Amino acid sequence: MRKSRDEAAETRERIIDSAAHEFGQHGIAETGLADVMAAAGLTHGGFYKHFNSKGQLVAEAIEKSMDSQRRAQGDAALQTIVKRYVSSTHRDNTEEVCPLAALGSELYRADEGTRDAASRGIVRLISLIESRLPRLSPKEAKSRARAIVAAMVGSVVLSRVVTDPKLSDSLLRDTREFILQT
Amino acid sequence: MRKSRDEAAETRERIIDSAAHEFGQHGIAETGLADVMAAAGLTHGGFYKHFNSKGQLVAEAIEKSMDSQRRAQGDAALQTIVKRYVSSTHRDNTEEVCPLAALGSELYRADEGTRDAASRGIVRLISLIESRLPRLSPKEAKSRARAIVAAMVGSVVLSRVVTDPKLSDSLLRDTREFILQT
DNA sequence: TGTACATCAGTGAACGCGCGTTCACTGATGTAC
DNA sequence: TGTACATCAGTGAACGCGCGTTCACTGATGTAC
Repeated sequence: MRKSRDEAAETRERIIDSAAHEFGQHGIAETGLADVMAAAGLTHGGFYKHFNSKGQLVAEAIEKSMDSQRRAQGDAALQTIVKRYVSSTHRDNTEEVCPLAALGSELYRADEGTRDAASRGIVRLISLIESRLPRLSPKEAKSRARAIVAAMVGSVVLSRVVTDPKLSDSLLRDTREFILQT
Repeated sequence: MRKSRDEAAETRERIIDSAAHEFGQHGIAETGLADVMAAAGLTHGGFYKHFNSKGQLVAEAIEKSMDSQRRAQGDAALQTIVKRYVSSTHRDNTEEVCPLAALGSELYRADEGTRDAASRGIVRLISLIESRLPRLSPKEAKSRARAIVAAMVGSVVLSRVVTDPKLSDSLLRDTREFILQT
């Protein structure tokens, strides 16, 4: 039954990816370790061969999915990033979710490791936006970037809560316009 | 043991208020019915004399706390509303919480009654902001109001996630400035 | 107004159930010689 | 390179525990006459 070191390392990453996906789709509290392990093609018993606790997995899943989301932006312009994030495509995407929009209110009640991981992701996201605001002074760009990230996340959260599809679309469209106003 | 009709009605409201408070502070999934009933000064067994399920209580608690929050704004100006909502005082307040900022990501996974209650609250919040933008055309005011609400909610969510207090304050300050820019 | 009975708000024990975590076990992999 | 032994990734059953929900019971309130 034992797997090679390489296989075990791959399994570990697969568990983290499955966790990021399951947490993003169903929430952290609502997702059991058995769900995560099953999504990774394993049984739940082996979980503690890779992690010390559910909390550790949560922190690593947040860290990894925020990082891969940032890398996916590549060297896109501000407009591209905003249009990609504040969009019905992102809202309806259940595959790759942004932990901030999907788990925001669960994150700030999570343990310190998880909040730290989320914090680092937020800082990097702000830096990403900041670097796309060359017309503003460094200080203004940083301030504006923080406000833009807040608006981005808030619009996706609300667009998912709202039951009226037209209002949901409007929330995204109007936020895009507000952020990208000249 | 039986209570009068008036007392029972008061008890029901007390349960809803306790629920709004407990859910806002600890999350919906993390709060048990026994916690809510204890906060209302009761034992958990009597819960189903007032509600059919936890889901029904959640919906009513969201409805009520969003409504009381809106009423608390009175006829305040936009600047007052924004400064009040996007503030460290609101962020740190554990007594009266805005369900959108406290539970956002849990709400859109909740049952239909809860999402409807949250939706109605969002619509009313947008209308409230819209009516404070008299300089814009009705259409522009509605669009701007949606973007402002998204930014308000997002900034409070992120300010709570972040572990760096200075960044947390900056997120709020910069969002206030962005919203209230002339 | 008084009386007899029905109602029902609230109590506290109990129910399944799913959760995070632990554990004995298996057998392929890694290591020492 | 071959062999003997130790390691450990993964399995599946089991553990307490807390959850939402149910239920028999109590006794004050409401109702009918």
